[in-house]
Order: sequence, then C-alpha cells, then structure tokens
Amino acid sequence: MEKKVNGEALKAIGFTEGKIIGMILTQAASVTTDAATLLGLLTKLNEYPESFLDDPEWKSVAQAMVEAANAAVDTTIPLVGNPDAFAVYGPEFIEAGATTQMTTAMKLPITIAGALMPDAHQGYGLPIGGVLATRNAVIPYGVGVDIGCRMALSITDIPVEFFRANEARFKRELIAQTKFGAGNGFKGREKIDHAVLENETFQITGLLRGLKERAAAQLGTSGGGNHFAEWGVIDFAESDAELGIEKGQYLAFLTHSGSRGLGATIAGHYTRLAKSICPLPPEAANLAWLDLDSEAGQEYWLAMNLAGDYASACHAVIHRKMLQSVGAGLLGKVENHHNFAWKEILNGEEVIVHRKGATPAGKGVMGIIPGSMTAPGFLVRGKGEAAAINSASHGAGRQMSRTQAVKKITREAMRAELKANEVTLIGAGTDEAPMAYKDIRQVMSAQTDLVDTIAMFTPKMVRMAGDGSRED
DNA sequence: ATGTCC
Repeated sequence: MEKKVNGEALKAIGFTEGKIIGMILTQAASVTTDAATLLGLLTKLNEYPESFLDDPEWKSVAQAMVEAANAAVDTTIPLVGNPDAFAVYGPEFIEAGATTQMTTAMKLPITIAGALMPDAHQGYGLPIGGVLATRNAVIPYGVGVDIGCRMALSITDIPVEFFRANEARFKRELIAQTKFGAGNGFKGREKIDHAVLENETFQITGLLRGLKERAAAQLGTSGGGNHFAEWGVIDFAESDAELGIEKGQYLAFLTHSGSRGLGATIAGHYTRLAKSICPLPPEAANLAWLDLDSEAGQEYWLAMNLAGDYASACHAVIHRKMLQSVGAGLLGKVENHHNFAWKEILNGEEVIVHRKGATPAGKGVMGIIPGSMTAPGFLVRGKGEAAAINSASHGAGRQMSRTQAVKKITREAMRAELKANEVTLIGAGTDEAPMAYKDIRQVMSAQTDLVDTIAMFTPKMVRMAGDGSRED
C-alpha cells in the first residue's frame, strides 16, 4: 500500500498548524523523494525544525515553524519586581549564594515571608537553612529531597559512669542495632514491622503503592551523608519541669536521619510535576510550586506527610532497638523535623511554612540543634520570633563543601580531633570531619533571639555511613 | 539526601 503525503498524513505524524501543513504540501509537490522517505523526513522536521534551517528544500518551512514556536504564548510565571525584605540571622556566616537564592524565593507571587537561619548555605531552589511562608501553595524543593529529615533524642536512665565502663558493649550494640549506607535496607527476617506501613496513604497513588516494599525494607535504617546515630552525655544546667528532668548529666541517644528512598522518590516526582505545571524563570525554576487546591498539590501534601510519619517511625524503631539492647529506660524524649512544610498561623493568617534545614521554634516548642561529631548539640526551646517565622538553624552548617573537606582534611587530622574530644567514631569519611563544619557556638550566638538553650549534648560515640562502603 | 532522570 503506497503512502501519500497529504494533510491527513501530516496530521498523523504530528503537524497541527494549517499554515505549516499548507507550506509542506506545496513544497512536497516540487520534490521527487518517494512518499515513505518524505514522511520520515517530515517526522524529523516536526521534531527538530531547527536542524532543517539550512536544508535547501525545507528551510523556509523550518523557519516558519521556528518562528511560530517562538511566537507561542510565553507561559512563564513572572516574578515580583520589588520583593519584601527578609530577616537574616548571622549574615557574617552565610555565603552569598544562599542569600541570592532566598531573594529569588521572596520574588515568587505566592510568597508571604521568608527568613534565613545562621547555618544557611546554597541548595536546590530554596537554600538549606531557608524558611519560606507561602499562600496556599507548597514547593517540593522548599521542603527538600529528604522529606521529614529529623532529629530524635532519648534521655536514658543509664548512669554516665556505666557507659564509660562498658564502651565496648555500647559500641557493639551501636553497630548491631543500626544500619547505614545509601540504598541499604533490611532483608528477610531482619525487616521490622511498624504501623506506619499500614498507613492508607500508601494506597492513594501508583507511585506510593510502588514505594511501599522498599520502604518496608528500609524502615529503621539511617541512610548516608550527614546522618548519624550517637551516644553522648546531655547536661542540664537547670531542671526542666516540662521534660521532668532534674539538673544534672544523663546518658542520651541522638539520631539524625530522614525518609530514605521513600521521601527522595516522592520529592523527585513532585518536583518534576511542579516544574511542568508551574514554569518559572530559570533562576527560580527549582522553586516550582503546587497549588494546594489542585489534585497534584493534595497528593504531594499527603505523600509528604506520609514520608514525615515514616521518618519518625524510623527514628522510633532505631531508638527502641538501641535502648532495649543496652537495657536503658527512657526518662525523656525530644524530636523534630527540620525538612518539612506545615500549615501554621503567621500574623493572623494561615500560611504554608517551608523549613528546609530549619528547626521549628514556635514559642515553647522544643527542638534539637546538633553541632558536629565532636562539637556539642543543643536542646532548645523556641521563642516564637515572628521575623524568623518561628524557626532556628538545624545545625552548625558547613564551612567546607564535601569535596573541599576531602581535599583539605587528612585522616590523621580527623583522628587527632576525635581523640582530643574523646569521641569514638564508627564509619564516616573526612567529608564529615568536625573541621568541615562551622563553630556551633558562634551559630548559636547568632540566634539568641530565636531559641533558649535547655541543655547541651556532648557526643561520645558516633556512627555514620561508611567511607564508600555499602555493607553497613 | 537519593539505587543520584521513568
């Protein structure tokens, strides 16, 4: 059956505009190529008209197509020209790139307010350490890749002296009860059941249904990067009535991790979707948002909350196993997300508060701000500072990138630093060395308007993902 | 951060 180059055939291979179809039919009449070859060529023309701009036979059609494409309505959403100012805490610690990214975020038409925490540094879209309040819209990259990345602290009834006298046992159990490494999960009978796996949100989309199995395998694992599980001593200079903890020193277990592959896949999926729905100028492209009244926005909101619950469940499992393994009882527990979005009231209005590497610090709200593997972390209580959108930093922040740290810091220097601070380390490369981080005390001094310190946690035994190994 | 673009 012979193919014909007619209007119907051109529509079948994707041409839509009558004017272009007319031009092609005119040109087709004056070429000798057989119909099948010609349709093949025209298929390419439709896909890549730019590559035909020098073609002697098809350049005029190609040019008309390129011009038509350029004249198409520009759907890019414009940014606001004169954005509001935003509060910056500890500007002397913050790299210029992070401030530029925050300024761009302030220009979104959905933005109500923003703030930059003293550990801020550049990220994708919103900077890490950035807080952004928006009106009825959620920005997947305003939450970050590791949805529900969080801290959890268990204050135990084990005397500090007992820990000091039995470090070998604590080390053995820290290795036995935790699992680190990108992609890692439990296999077979090692897998841990938890009510979060019965959360019906897993059934609302094909994406989530498909993620449940890996989530089940990774439940109770810690992942890689800057995630850790550590024993340390927490020092309460004063008794805390709310926690019910008397002044003094306690052995405590502290963890930092998130929602593993589950949250990462959700973040990736909805960021791509947001970018396709919400085209923004290049400098703001990663700040694409989803309207909370849209189906995609509601899906993301539910999926994000599922990832948050899952991350919380992971910490709960790690703490339960760890404390049980050493026979520790629980005196007090504090935990908080630092990569998440919440519906909150700001200056009397309901807003969506994105905290991407920022600790919730509403009035009276407790949170944990870790230092580094040798520097202290702080148990804090928020002051509810509106200018900071009820937030604080989520750590010390890096002063060297991972690549910089690997180049500059030797194994020996890292070992000496650990020894000087009497910290036992399991895993971790020089990219996580204490010297790669800013001075947490300086960072804390930049946010005295945002939080009060309740207690100080000193790391003693730290586990992180191995140096490139997956057999953690 | 993440089996690092379905």
